[in-house]
Amino acid sequence: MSRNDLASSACSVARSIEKVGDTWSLMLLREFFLGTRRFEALHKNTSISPHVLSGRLKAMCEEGVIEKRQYSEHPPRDEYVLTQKGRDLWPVVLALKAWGDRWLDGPQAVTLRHRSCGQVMQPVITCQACGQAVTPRDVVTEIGEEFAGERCTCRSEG
Amino acid sequence: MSRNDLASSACSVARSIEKVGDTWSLMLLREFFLGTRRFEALHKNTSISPHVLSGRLKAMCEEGVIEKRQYSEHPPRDEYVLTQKGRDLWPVVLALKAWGDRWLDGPQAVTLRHRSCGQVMQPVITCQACGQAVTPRDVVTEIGEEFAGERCTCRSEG
DNA sequence: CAGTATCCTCGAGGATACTG
DNA sequence: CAGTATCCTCGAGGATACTG
Repeated sequence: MSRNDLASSACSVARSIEKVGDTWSLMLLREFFLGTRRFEALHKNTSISPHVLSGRLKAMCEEGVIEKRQYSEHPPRDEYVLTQKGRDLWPVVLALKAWGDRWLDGPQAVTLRHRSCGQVMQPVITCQACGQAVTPRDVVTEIGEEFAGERCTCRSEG
Repeated sequence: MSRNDLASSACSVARSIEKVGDTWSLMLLREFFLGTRRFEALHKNTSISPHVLSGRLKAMCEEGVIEKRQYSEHPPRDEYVLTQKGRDLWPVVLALKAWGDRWLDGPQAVTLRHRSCGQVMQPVITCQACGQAVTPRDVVTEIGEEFAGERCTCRSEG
């Protein structure tokens, strides 16, 4: 399988990975959520080479995750801002941050403070229906019958 | 910058990306959360070639995200299961799924049902401190003073 | 500044065969 | 089954110079 084949997968996780599950897209998403908008700043903060950065921004525009916005007419200058589709990727970046903070050594340069309650924010996943906190064990994974046949489910008990 | 340089980044998002932010690790995490444990099944369900799969499993073991567990003595057979460190990556996979379900076309093969309330689960991010739902706009990003100087923050107003 | 143009490297990953 | 061994391709990305 090559990366591109993921686009046609029945699994929405795989399709998401194909769109934004690469190193540079994730790094750029982090930057956008930190408020960075301009080419030079994106280049400096991520160390992505101009060539690669240019291509990645173009791809993310085509996917509708970001859009160009002109902020100067003379000379014409564009910056890049997240769309709603892009802002909806916040949980992905946030989850990566929370995991790194907990499990990986190193400085924690960024702290998130919840504006309304004033506390440092730690994300908790809850169920939209009932409001309870949810862990993997609290959830039943239901695979549509039309897809179950495609999957190899061999496994031991326990 | 190359991918490996991310490991020494001051940003825990970058460090997480270096560890698990590649296509095949994310695909394998999806499989593990679906309950797949054995080499052959991982191979069939992800289409990752045996060579690459072998290397990736080894790397994930070294990072402590999964561990080998012997399930048969004659012949000796191993399967791979998530550690706590690995299970803590659930929010990442879940966030990718939720985003794909909302924004990408295609079948939604998997449904998550919250065991205790019986409803189909949609994840909501809440603040651990106060319990309120949180969006990017509700959060203030505080960059440690010792890191602020490293960042290029040029931007327009508004 | 915000990019484009060129050239090149190199290693991840694909394909296939093989083994205890 | 659960991998290892080999060989090869190819394109992502690095480096650098250039431009409106």
